[in-house]
Amino acid sequence: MPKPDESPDSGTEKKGITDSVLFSLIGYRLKRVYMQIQPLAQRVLAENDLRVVSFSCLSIITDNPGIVQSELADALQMERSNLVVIIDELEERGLITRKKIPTDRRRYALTATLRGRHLRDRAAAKVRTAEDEVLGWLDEDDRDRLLTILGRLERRTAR
Amino acid sequence: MPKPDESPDSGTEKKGITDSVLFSLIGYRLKRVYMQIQPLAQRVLAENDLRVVSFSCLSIITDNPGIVQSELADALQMERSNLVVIIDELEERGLITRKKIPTDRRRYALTATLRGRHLRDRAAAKVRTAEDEVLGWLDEDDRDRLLTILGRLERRTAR
DNA sequence: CATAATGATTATATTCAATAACTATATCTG
DNA sequence: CAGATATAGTTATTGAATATAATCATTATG
Repeated sequence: MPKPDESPDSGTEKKGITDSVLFSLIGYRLKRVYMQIQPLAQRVLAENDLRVVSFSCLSIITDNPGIVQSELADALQMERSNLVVIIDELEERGLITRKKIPTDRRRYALTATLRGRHLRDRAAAKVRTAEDEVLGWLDEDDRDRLLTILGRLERRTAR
Repeated sequence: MPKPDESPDSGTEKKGITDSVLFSLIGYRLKRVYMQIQPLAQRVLAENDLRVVSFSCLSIITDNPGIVQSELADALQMERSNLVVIIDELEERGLITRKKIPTDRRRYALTATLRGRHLRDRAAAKVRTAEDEVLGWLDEDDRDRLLTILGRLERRTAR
């Protein structure tokens, strides 16, 4: 039989640490990969004074002109209340506009400005490039498969 | 041309909200799936008064008897300082032991007790079952593929 | 031996998401 | 139509998770 030092069995390489049980749990594995990618995105977005969440907002607003805050919160699966400051800032920076809807004055129509759309496009390109640092390990097939499988998982579940 | 209401294009279904740009970013997609699975694990672990992080610790200690705290912190990619309270609690609950290493009295050898190992096994089984609520959508092939691809991504990157 | 490095700890700060309460407007129901 | 109920946005507050910095004991190094 080989020494236990050989055949790391699973992840968490380094000094022969094994975690075969954790390694078989998808949640754990997803988190690990996510935690690798997230800081990369964070870093490049910071160059444009964006955080991941504000970039996500800007991006969805860009693609959905006239969206209102609660729809946005819903799309990003976050609390309406936590959106407010983010929207405030995007508006102050002239990246989006916030207009009262005449037919329902409780709601604000959010729309990205030209500047906002351009910034979104530039930032998205940067994030894509940054992600490639990690995704570079995958061939085209694997990349597609990953996105496809994630898509299948993404469909609902108990809230 | 069809109405923009048709062809949701990508995720974030609901009311015709599109996010084609975000949708193509792996970080975003990983996070969404992770955020679906994580609460499920959290819920079942809470039944045994475990949090995700303490379960992870217990699990790795179980698989690596004698591991020391800095190695554990390294394996879980967390700060040593944040481990302390978790280890304290696991020890107080009699799930692990913490023994000074005679050859290096700065370090503690962490080992799971019998109770700890059993709890780990039961908890892991529960988490696996809980994850199946989401993974049920995948056939066996997709599941394997997902784990394989995650494995390829997991290998290092700029810290 | 003096100094630096390491492991564990403590205290502190930052960040983020969740909750509750409030205002304004809109909708529903008798 | 009046009053109750629901919705959109906001504010303030909380708690959890994570990161940072300083400290102490022990070990390694020059």
